[in-house]
Amino acid sequence: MLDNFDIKLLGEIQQDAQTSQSELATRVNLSPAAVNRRLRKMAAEGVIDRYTAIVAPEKVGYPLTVICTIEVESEQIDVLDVMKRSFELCPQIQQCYYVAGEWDFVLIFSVRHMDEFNLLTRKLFFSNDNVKRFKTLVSMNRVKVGLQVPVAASDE
Amino acid sequence: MLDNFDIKLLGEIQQDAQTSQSELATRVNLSPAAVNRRLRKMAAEGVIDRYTAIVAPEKVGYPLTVICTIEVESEQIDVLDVMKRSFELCPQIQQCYYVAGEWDFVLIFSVRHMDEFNLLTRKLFFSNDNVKRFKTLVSMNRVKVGLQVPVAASDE
DNA sequence: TCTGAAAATGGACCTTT
DNA sequence: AAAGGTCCATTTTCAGA
Repeated sequence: MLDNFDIKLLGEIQQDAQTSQSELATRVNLSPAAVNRRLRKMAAEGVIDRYTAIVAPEKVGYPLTVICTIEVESEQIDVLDVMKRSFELCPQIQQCYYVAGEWDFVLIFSVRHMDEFNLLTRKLFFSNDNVKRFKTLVSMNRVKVGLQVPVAASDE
Repeated sequence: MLDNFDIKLLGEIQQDAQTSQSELATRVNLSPAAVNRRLRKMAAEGVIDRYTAIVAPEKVGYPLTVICTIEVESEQIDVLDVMKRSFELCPQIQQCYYVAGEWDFVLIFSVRHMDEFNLLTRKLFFSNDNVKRFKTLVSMNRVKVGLQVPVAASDE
């Protein structure tokens, strides 16, 4: 189980994964070795999924973020699995959620321009019989972006 | 400007930010010092926004991902800015996009349970006159999650 | 590109609860 | 046992020649 030390560590490394273990140690009041052990353990257990660099899309030629909602025809497991796979494999799809509500999927795309998005639309949606309808929202402003889980120490 | 070496480096560190610079060097065919310089430069320029650890929400008591779309009453700049600010400050909101299309905002929440979400809903939406309507989609499956920009070397 | 100093990581080992 | 601390070897980073 996770204690407050772990929770604090997770908070820190979600904000900045480059903080050194000795710096983390002073911040959470542990020895560097203990920090090392805890990080290592959480990584092994999958609590820490992975470490990553967040790239500014507009600085590398991908200024467009597009969000799609999709409704499917059939919710048969094997048909859905094929769809999910095709979304997973598409590098321009950053995120894919299978949801309950008015829609079945929510997708977030990172693309160079609208033409690229339209092309993907053709490949992924129009040529797929199981897509009943979809809607497109174009992001004008990425107000907040991240995957931070709001873990917080229970006391302090 | 970014050349193919930079592009490859970005690809690598988006996948695993812990890859050592010497390992990166062999992968992209550069000296470790050159890799160091390039990473440092891209971080300074903001091409690399930051380094982060991705935490598995379900392993730390945040198993619920909820997606909301919002339509506002007024799109007056100052009113919008206040809304954006309130979303930015809410730790359970991982992502917020200001969009064009049928809706004005798309929000992605990471919460402990539905009660927590309902509470936020009251605070953020019901007590805000500028929220005309909103819709909720509950994620049953986070099929793909990340913020990877699909940078790819132009040849090879 | 190479070399080397400073820093960070992570294991060994002992101590505490 | 389980977890913390100290010490030390190895690896990594990163600046200067």
